[in-house]
Amino acid sequence: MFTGEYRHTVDAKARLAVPSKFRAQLAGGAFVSRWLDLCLAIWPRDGWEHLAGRVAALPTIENPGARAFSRFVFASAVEIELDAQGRFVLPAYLREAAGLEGEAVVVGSLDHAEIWSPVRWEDYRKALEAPDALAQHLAGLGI
Amino acid sequence: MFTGEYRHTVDAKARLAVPSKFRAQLAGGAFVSRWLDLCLAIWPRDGWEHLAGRVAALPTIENPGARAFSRFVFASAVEIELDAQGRFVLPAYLREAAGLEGEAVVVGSLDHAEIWSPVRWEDYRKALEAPDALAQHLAGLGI
DNA sequence: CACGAAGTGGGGACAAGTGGTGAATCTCGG
DNA sequence: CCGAGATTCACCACTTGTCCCCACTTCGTG
Repeated sequence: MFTGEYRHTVDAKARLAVPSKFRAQLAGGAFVSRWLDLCLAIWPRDGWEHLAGRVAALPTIENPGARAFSRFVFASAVEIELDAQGRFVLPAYLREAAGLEGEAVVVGSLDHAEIWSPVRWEDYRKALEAPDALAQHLAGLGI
Repeated sequence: MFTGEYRHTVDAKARLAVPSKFRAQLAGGAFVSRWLDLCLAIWPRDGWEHLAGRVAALPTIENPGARAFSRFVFASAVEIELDAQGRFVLPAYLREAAGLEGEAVVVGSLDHAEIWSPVRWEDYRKALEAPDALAQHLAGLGI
């Protein structure tokens, strides 16, 4: 399970350290892709394959939205390998997609981790803290 | 069952002592996350897994609100381990989220415990003590 | 009054995170 | 086809923060 929030640096070589608490779960191979709301996602191998299966089942021929989502995720994805210090290299186009520069926030989200630019994460979080925003999101979710 | 109200210090190393009456219930592992109304929640393992299961079932890809709630919960959550003195470390982002500094109020809330900043707890309590506030909240709950 | 438990404070060992250097590989020009 | 440059990768070194343990004070209890 991926949980928690970590602030790490993206160094001059575009390397990003994976939080140590996530490393064991990514030992069997990991994938990084663009993800919803202008962030990046890190998937362990099994979670990635599960996602791929779900997307494969979409009606990509009939449905433009399904086609777009499939391209959005898979055209950007890379398999990553961690170095001895637990870091990996972020390709330039992924850095650009997420607006990463100098620093990044890595957050857990149950079955995957996400990489956010600090300012975007801050904005997203603040929007949630508006008094009723969360309650409104909850309405109808059955929680 | 978690009940009672306790006032503990958050020391210079950001450690907070769990009230001794709660420790037995958290012995099998515990999780802390942000929670509604700008406080933090402490969950025993089974309660946390129940919550996580319900959130995991949400349609996070299709529904932005579900995504937001999932991030709200999981991005903030940490599994904690108590030291020999019954304390755990509060990550900086959780302290900030709940406005904790120096002191904290730990209150029981049936299936979980909550951590409040003293001033926020005081305000919240006072608001409830206003003559009709509680009655209004109760209306429609079927109690 | 004595004892024990709960809460608080501090110090030392270790790992996580970060920056940097050197070797290997690839690319491009001669 | 060969060599020089650039780029990438693997390894090494340092700093900082975290974890674990020990000691003290206070409060409740026998």
